[in-house]
Amino acid sequence: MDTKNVISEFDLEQFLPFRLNRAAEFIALRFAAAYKAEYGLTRPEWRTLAALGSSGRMTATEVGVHSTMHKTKVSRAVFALEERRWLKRTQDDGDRRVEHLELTAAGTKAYQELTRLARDYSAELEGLLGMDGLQALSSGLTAVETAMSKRRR
Amino acid sequence: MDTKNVISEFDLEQFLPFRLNRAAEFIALRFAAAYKAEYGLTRPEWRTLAALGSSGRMTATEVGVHSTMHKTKVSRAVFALEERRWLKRTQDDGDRRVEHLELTAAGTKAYQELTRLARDYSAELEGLLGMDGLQALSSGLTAVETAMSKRRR
DNA sequence: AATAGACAGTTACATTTGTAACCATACCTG
DNA sequence: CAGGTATGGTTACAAATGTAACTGTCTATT
Repeated sequence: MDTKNVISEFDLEQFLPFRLNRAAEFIALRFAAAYKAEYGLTRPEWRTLAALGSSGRMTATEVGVHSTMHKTKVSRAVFALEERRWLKRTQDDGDRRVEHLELTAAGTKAYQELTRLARDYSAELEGLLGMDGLQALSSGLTAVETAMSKRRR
Repeated sequence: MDTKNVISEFDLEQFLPFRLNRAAEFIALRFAAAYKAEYGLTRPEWRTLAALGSSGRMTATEVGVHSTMHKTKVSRAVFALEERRWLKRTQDDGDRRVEHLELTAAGTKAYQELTRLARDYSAELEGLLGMDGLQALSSGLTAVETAMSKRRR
């Protein structure tokens, strides 16, 4: 009997934060590889694009809230997308601190192609995890999301 | 009816990679805050400590496999832990490329305190997610892990 | 035993990220 | 309307990370 390790009975392999992290890396990385390779986008850029694509016109702060990114990340992503001409800013009339962000035609096109990729990947995931696994994961994540919205960071 | 956004029907909010990532960040960050604040550990360091603490003597490569970290991360973490005198290396007799890593008494002590924190946090998570949520999440993660072991990265 | 490849671990460099300080503007309160 | 404080967004700097090249050692093949 292994007396040495019996004492602590802790297994990283079963520790939820670790498992969650590892899974997220695996799942996200496979998708990231696609938009990185084909479009040279970073994750913050993709998220910003997705946020604007699905919700239309938003401010940088709103993008940050919607996609849970720090404002510096958003700021940098906006610059990058602007440089690509996928996004344009317009000043708010009332409040001159605020700028509204919107996808250009090119940006919208890219967004649509990328959402197609995203949907393909979702389908692939269903195959990979099985309907049950997917279902379980999704409701587990819902539980986390509920907890998150209570304990606001 | 909103004609503008009906076209694409994609919602970041429902996209699994996004949800997983966000959940992982939330869950992991809360724990990371503890070991970072109290011990000044980085995540690679904590993982290395955990790997060595639970499995005893290992090589750097083994630590990497066990905790899914790139060897450079492991290398740097090992340096940091060594500097703290929480870990010592010994050369392998047969193969001089290999070094065996082991926690010192101080390292073991730290490991035990940290696993106590980890267990506390696990308990807290159960409260936060509820038994059902935790169960669902865990089995969803198992599905991901199974998929990972098939599609080796 | 000589050469080529594989492997353990480190290092160097570029990129990404987090933190905090920073502008500019807006709001609120006396 | 003067002061302080909050807010939107950017920037500067430090720390963390990924990639690739590198060193040293081992193994296999000839």
